[in-house]
Amino acid sequence: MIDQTQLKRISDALPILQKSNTQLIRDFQQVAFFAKIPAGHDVFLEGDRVDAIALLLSGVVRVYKIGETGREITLYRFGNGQSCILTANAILSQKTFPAVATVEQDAEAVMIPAKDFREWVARYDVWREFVFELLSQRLATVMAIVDEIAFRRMDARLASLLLTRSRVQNPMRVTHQEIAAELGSSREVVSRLLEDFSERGFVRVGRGEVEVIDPDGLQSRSNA
Amino acid sequence: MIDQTQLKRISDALPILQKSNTQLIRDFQQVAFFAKIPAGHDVFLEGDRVDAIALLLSGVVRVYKIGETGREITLYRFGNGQSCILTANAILSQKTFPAVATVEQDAEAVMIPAKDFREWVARYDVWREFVFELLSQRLATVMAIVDEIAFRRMDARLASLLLTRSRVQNPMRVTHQEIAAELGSSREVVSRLLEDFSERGFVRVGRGEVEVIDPDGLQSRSNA
DNA sequence: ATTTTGTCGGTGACAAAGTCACCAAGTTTC
DNA sequence: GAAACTTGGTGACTTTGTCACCGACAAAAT
Repeated sequence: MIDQTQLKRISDALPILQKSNTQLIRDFQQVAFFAKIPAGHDVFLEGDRVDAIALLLSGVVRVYKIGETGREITLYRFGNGQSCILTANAILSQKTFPAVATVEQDAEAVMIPAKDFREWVARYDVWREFVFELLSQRLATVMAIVDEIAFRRMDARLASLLLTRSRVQNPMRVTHQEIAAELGSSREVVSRLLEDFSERGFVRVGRGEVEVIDPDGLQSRSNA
Repeated sequence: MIDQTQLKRISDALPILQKSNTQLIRDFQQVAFFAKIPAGHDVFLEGDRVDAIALLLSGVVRVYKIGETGREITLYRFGNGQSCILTANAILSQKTFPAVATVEQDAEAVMIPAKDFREWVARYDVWREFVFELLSQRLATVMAIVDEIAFRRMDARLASLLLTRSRVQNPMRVTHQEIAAELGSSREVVSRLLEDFSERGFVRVGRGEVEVIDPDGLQSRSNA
């Protein structure tokens, strides 16, 4: 149950509600509920049965696969106003959740029970569009990942990752282990590649920190 | 344009039409058209703009990615009554086709122009369900592939593949190259693994042919 | 301030997988 | 029957993942 003051805040974060008609908004207020999830908390584990879908108001969730050896690979992240479409998928096809989702940055979310979610998909155009859009985006990103891991070399992928991250935060705070989990590789491999990049003067590395100092060098690696 | 005799045949192959109301069927007859596509023909290439979606009546289409070195990996196949959801995805999100689709066995298909397809998704529940279902299935299979290539070893994956295929056709007609394209590996690797399997008495290999003779042996490999 | 504990990263040896170059044996075509 | 193509075998090498182990640094406890 969502009251009017909450609704205001939620509306600001969820563009989809602004496009909704009054009927959907009323339904929303009735069944949705508010939740805070602290960083480090797992939202779903592989094989979980899903009974509600979360729309994120703030924070970031990482969705990843984990192998038997403990190696991880990130499938995608979602944040503001987005939702974990895998949840939706699991709900609609009555399957269990096929990956792990963890909160990276403290998240606030609106939860909608599976049953209502399913009804809304049938009843409201806006809602259906929203789900479609997400499903479609995720299929695209996951296919892109298949392409990456099947065909691109690790040094190229690492170079790409460093370039992308460096545009957000340059001496970036990240451990080798975290990078490995991002790429589906192992810490040792990432360490060796970073050492190589460092010797070539592409980056400067410190404990829990990487700084890109030659973007062009990395760029040419990422194209190789 | 589809006439009544054709419609009969098409209905038999497409369960979705049997569930459709008369309005959708009328629309279908108006805009759909019939096509035969011979084996070996590429339906879409990576980057193609999509202007129609195909529903398969017969035959099999393989959808795969191809890397710079020419290595391939199969994403999925579809046959009778199914459709290439990537096409749908490309249509709905106005993107280009992100892979290659080739006809493996002579195919007959009903084509529906992109414009009409998009309208139907909005207008007809059955149609939307159909598309949703496919999108959802594909996302699941592609995620399973990420898991495979990121974490499972090649010998285990090859063993699984051989087991699955052998249930359909036992001395199976397939070249090492084709197996490699299935798994996203290279011919040499597949050849070496098959040689190893052969020495252990799991399979018997001949030119363009593989016969599984110890399913249990392969099974234990596939679990490793 | 020193010890303890845990995190982070470096190293060498090895195994698995992909690449390259080249060759040999079958098969098809002319 | 020769030529061209397809299929697969081989060795050398590179890249990537795994394992075991160690040292450096940082935060917490004493």
